[in-house]
Amino acid sequence: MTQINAETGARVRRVTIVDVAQHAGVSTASASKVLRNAYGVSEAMKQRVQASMDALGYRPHRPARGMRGRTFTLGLLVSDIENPFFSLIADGITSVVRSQGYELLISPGGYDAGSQNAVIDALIDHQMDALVLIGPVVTGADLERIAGEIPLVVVGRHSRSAALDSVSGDDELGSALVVDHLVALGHRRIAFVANQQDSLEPDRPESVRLAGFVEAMARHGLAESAMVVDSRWSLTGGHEAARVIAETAEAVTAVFAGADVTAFGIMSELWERGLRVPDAYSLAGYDNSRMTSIGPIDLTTVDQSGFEMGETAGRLALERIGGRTESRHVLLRPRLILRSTTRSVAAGG
Amino acid sequence: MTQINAETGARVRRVTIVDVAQHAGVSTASASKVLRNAYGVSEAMKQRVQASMDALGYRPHRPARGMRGRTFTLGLLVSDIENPFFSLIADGITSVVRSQGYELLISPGGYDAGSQNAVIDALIDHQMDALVLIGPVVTGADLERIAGEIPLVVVGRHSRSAALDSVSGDDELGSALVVDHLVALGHRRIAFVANQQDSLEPDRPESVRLAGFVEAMARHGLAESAMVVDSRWSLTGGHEAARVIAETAEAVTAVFAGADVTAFGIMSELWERGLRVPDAYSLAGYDNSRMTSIGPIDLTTVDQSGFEMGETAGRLALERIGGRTESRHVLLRPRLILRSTTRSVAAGG
DNA sequence: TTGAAAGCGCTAACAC
DNA sequence: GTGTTAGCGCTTTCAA
Repeated sequence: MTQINAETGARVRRVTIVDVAQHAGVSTASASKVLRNAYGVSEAMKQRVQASMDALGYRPHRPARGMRGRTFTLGLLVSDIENPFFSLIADGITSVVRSQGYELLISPGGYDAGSQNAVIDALIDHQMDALVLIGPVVTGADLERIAGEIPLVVVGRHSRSAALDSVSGDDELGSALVVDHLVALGHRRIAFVANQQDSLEPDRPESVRLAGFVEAMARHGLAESAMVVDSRWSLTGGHEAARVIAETAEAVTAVFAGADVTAFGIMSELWERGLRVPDAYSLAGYDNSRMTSIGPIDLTTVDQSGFEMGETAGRLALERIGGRTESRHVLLRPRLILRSTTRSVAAGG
Repeated sequence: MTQINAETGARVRRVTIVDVAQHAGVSTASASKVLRNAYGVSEAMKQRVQASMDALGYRPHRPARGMRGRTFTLGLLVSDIENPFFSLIADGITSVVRSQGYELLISPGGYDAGSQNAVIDALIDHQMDALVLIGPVVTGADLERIAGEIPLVVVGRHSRSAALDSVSGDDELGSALVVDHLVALGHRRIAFVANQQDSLEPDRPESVRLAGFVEAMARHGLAESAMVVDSRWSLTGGHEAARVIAETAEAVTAVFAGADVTAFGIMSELWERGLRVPDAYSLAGYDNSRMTSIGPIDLTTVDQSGFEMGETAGRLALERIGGRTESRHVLLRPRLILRSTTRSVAAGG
């Protein structure tokens, strides 16, 4: 693509490192060393080259850098860019890597393993220096393969792989916080809305939250009155779950939705039936996404501190790029956010 | 970065076009022609090379392609990845460009011109084949400069520049749809929540929606009873606007929030004051974002068909890459979505 | 400490 | 129709 200047009709040629070197009267090798802050350049040389770079408005060409060294770019896989939680993570990553000259490029990979794998490959083909994957649905074997090709940090999977790093919330604890809260309010018959998966990777948050729910209920001696509704963590999944729950013979008094978006679907379905939360039953979500706090919603939920997760993921990625090969697996502590959708069973919900 | 295979300890070397050529027993030039689907290759050659590519699992190295030709990658600037409207646009773009072998990389540029310009430069440095900018806040002069460096499509600014393409909703019409609807319901004193900007670029949707509101009110002979509240299009901006409106001597009966997120903030502020929509006043948003449809919200709003905008933007970008130099400026028709937050003034809201 | 030169993976002239 | 080769902008040995 040779771009033409709209006004003058002249071609706009990029300023290259050769231009900088000529302007400064040094070799390109020296200019490169200054650019990379490499070892073995005199202070005087550094000053001169830096001055030329500024004067010419030099900006290194990333693909060219990537052909030999680094692109100074991290790739981020998300399923869908509209998830506010992902946005927090992205901001967290950016906040720690930007100061090191790194930037972040994001690619939406959809919700199935096939398309996610394709997008991951594309990110690798772009010569990213490292990859951060948020809640990937690909298999553990896929992750191992990817980690063999590029430094890899996975967010939201409770991995124990030796080949990659992971950072996630303690979803088991998160579920326990919700159950403990509901039980303290007097609830006994509690439903959990599970996210049905095609491939059941045990380290996915869906699996861990479900396990945490089951275990917490058992701990309270409530294994018998625990109900698991298989659905999807989506708006429509929430609607469906609410319909299933409505048809249950023994009515539950509280529902733990597993994810905020599912809770929104449930609220919406109840609303259409003329029912209200927490009058119909108490309701809790998971994620503390932005809309949970607005008045008409005001949903009890679990906060995962996405920004901090992002910071951690960014730091881990930089360490990997820097040469670390032993794996790190970080678990962050979730917090229960109490709002008005959960209340004492005595109050009738 | 030389990656080490975790299991074997062997280096994983990429399959290059040289490997493909050797495997197929042809020159790299021929392999390249097959890859690019270029003119002047026999069917037999094509078959052989393609077979070798499949056999070796060849994936072209994008930076290397970009050094001579195209990277087959589009860059997308968004302010923040969590806006569901942006997600729709991204999906629309992807749907039209993927079939041409293109993919999309997204970068969040924040809300001020400085950081957006920096991110745009970074995207250019990555040798993207074209750029799509969603609602950029940079100046018109900046856009001209960028268009001189790379094929450019701007979404959401009513540009008339000869150097770039644009696609946006007809925001003037959108505002008119809302005002007509409210007036038909009997409302006279109507407030518009404006998004205060640092730099007042007249082609920004904020400006056009405001102008559309003012004009539509005048058309109905209601210039005197139109109220404009200066705030921000954000959750907190909505809260502030609601407080300002509450303190107004002559009470309005309807509020047009300018953006859904602002309407959410208003609903939330009212909720905290024990007031409900549309009892306090009728309320309309703009964007038809996902949460508008859920029961407890059910907000009257304006749909901008983001997916179609994305498709259009993708098509325009591909045409630019293909060589078109005359500019195209596309305006899409918005639709009013009637829900329960607006009702007849006679009904008391 | 500095510079010359090779080469990363690919494309595009140009020759055959 | 096919192959040879120079070169994109940068980094990295290796000499000087």
